[in-house]
Amino acid sequence: MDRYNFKLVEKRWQDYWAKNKLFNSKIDKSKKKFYCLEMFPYPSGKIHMGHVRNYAIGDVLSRYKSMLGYNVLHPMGWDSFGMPAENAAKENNLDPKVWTEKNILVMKNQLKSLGLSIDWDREISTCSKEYYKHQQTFFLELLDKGLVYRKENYVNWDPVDETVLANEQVIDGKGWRSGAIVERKKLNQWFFNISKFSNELLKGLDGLDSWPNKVKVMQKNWIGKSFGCEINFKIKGDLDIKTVKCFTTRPDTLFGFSFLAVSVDHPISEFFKDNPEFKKFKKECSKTGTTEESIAQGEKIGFNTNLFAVNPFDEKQKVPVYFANFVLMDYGFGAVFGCPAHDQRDLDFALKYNLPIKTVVKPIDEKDSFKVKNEAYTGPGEIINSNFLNGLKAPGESIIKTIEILEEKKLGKKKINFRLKDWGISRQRYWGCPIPIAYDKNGNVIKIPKEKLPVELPENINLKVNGNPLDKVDSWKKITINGMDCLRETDTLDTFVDSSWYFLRFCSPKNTKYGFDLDEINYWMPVDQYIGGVEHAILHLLYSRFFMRAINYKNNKFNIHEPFSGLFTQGMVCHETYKDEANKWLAPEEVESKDGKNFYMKNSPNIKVSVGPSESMSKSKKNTIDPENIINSYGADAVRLFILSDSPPEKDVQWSEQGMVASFKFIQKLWTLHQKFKNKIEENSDHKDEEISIFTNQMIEKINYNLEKFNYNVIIANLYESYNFFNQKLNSSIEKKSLLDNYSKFLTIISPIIPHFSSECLDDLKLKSFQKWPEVDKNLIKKDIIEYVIQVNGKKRATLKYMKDISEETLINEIKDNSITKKILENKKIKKSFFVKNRLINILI
RNA sequence: GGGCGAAUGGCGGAACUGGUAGACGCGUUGGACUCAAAAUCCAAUAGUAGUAAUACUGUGAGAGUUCGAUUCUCUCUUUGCCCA
Repeated sequence: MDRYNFKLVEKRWQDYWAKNKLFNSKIDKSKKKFYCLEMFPYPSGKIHMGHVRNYAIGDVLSRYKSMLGYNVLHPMGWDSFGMPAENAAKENNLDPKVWTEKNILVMKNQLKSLGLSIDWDREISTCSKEYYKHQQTFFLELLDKGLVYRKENYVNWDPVDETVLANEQVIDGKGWRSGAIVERKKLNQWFFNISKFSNELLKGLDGLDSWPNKVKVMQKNWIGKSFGCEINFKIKGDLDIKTVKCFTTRPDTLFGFSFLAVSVDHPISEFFKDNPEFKKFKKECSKTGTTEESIAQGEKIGFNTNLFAVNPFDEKQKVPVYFANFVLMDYGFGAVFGCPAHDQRDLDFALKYNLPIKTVVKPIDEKDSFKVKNEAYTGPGEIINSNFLNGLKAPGESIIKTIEILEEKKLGKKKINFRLKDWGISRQRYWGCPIPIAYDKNGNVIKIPKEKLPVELPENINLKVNGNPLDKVDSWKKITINGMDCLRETDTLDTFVDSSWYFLRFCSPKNTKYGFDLDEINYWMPVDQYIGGVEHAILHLLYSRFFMRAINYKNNKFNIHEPFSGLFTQGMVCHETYKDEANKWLAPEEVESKDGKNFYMKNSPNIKVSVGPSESMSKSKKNTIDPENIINSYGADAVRLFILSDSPPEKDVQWSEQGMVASFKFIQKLWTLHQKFKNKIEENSDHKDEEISIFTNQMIEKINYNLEKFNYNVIIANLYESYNFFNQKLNSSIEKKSLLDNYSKFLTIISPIIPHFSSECLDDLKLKSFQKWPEVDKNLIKKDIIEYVIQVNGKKRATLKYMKDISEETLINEIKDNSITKKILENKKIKKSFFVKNRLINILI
């Protein structure tokens, strides 16, 4: 018997699918649509195991839905603008475009070798002018609608990459890519007014029932709606400042007021701009990053203005006003009132500058003499030492009451505040979408006329310059608009803009007139199932949700608000890490082990290797496995099978060579089983064996359930079970038709996971592949005989087979009668019994 | 510090709305085939006691609700992720 030759088989079917355009999709209003989308890859060079897992999950779903009769859209493209291309191009002296296109070609072939059911005719690439042309149109539309604006702003500046980073790209005060310590720098930047949609983006989360709760919580926290009030503090001092406005969520602690802190960029800083001491202080502040995290961790420093703020509840109380590094201009009004007893940050500051600490909230079970010392009390409790606020329950009642009083006295008013800041989209980089803007001699913003779009990137330019390469290309920068000499904007758009609407583009990728075709959108959108890594839980997903609303803002092009109605976040692929004696990382190929415990270097077996914990595959730790090698050695089906088999898709999976081999062997076993089936089908037998039909139908029902729940690892266990069953069953004789019937159903339900193998076997039986998903014959899975669980005092004592639907009384009599269970109830009085129909009985004696 | 989740054999992991804990795979052990090995096939595999039937213990720890808890509630421990 021949061994299964995956190389031949997989190639044959991939060619067949491509030639017959089996996965191409077009609008068919007679069918329900299903838009399945996996996050598109960055063309970094080759695919990695994370891609394999991501796309295997999506492919199983797409193939399953399509066999259920849905009109499936399953496209793929490339997130092809970004820094790696620019960096690689710099190093190797080539054009980022050349580098990117080469990578796309390689990766496309790798993806094809996985046998994915993708409509490649819809392929898009964000760095192509056919794509970014429309993005520039959107930019100008958003500008017209007032959703894009320009302002001078502090940015997180990465001194190594020489670029601006979004807050979320700053991790532990360092650039997410370069690892350099981030500085603050003031630059003119373009912004998307995402904060305008704060409330809508927050409310929209409620409707996303098929999103993981975890992601919704993260977005909710990110948007950060807080309820509080704004207060106008009267200012006393030598300078011409009457009031300072500030936002607070805890007005109820106003009697604990001990200082007022303002940002160094607050309008009152104008009075200090020539003060050398203040300049020095401001410079010191710029060393602290702009993230909330770096502010919370960093040392709190202040600069005394010699001004005083008046407590609105106690005109006699005057407290010092400080500039402080922990107050940012773009949150609230760039001013906070300090209540050291009930805010750790304020307490740190007060302790440092010897400011009074007055406790105004006590825990419920504490005495009125409760005093805060080195740790701020931020928990719930009761207001004390606060005149007319005393006794109120904090924080709920006390905050509402305080705001009422402040409003009554016209000292402040209720306010909702959001943490979400506007999205800075300017990047000082070459390899990105050019911003379709120019400036006239006076620096006025001039839009590039729509007929002049796209603004194309100049090619073959010198990238080895400091700062933004585009800024140095005079021939490109200079432009005449309506007879006026202008200079182009040389910043490019954040690549998150590219990925904020690509799912729309997939619906009509070839449309030249506009970014999308409305009919296509109305049919295909929203994405029914979006699949990708949880690392995009906030940024990409929030930006995409914003972009849908922004495009639709004011003109209501479509009725869809949310781009992704379903979201699935898959776990990472992990592998053990290895180090040699010099503590240098080793790749798995450089290491071997005979017993699975002790590891040695392959080319020098005397050197012991230390094994580290399993971590997500990364080049820096060298613990990667190259999918291409694996596909070549074991085949695409085996890889798909393994990557889905060992763990639930939402959890991390541990790469295991043994597991990979087991999956490979399983396909070989299935091939042997197939030969057995074939021979059996040739035999003439009249023996009707219902068991095989019952089993198959029960299995289909289980698999249906597990498919809907993304329990793909359990499905594979079900398939192994089926194999075991069939393998046993084939030793006895079975009637031909029933055998063929059940076996072809089995081949059909394995096809989403191992499509090449399934197609080959079906074809071998002269059957068509990708038939309809088999329906469950309910009559067959009805059980007439039930295995009843017999419990005594809550403990299982036996299982007995009896007819379905028998009564409790009958069952008890049967137990008394049965030779096995007889002794249990002999000479015993039954106190009580609990009976679960067709399942179990618990007898108390 | 706050929020959300997780903890089940040697390992990865199953277990429907509370109802037979450990499906399935890996590993291990034994056996068959073979001159031998690989491959393949068969069997066993939570722990303890026992030749065995069987009994007892057992889902991170402790309590609670219940006829019955891996599943629900509370406290704790460890751990992961996100935010600060």
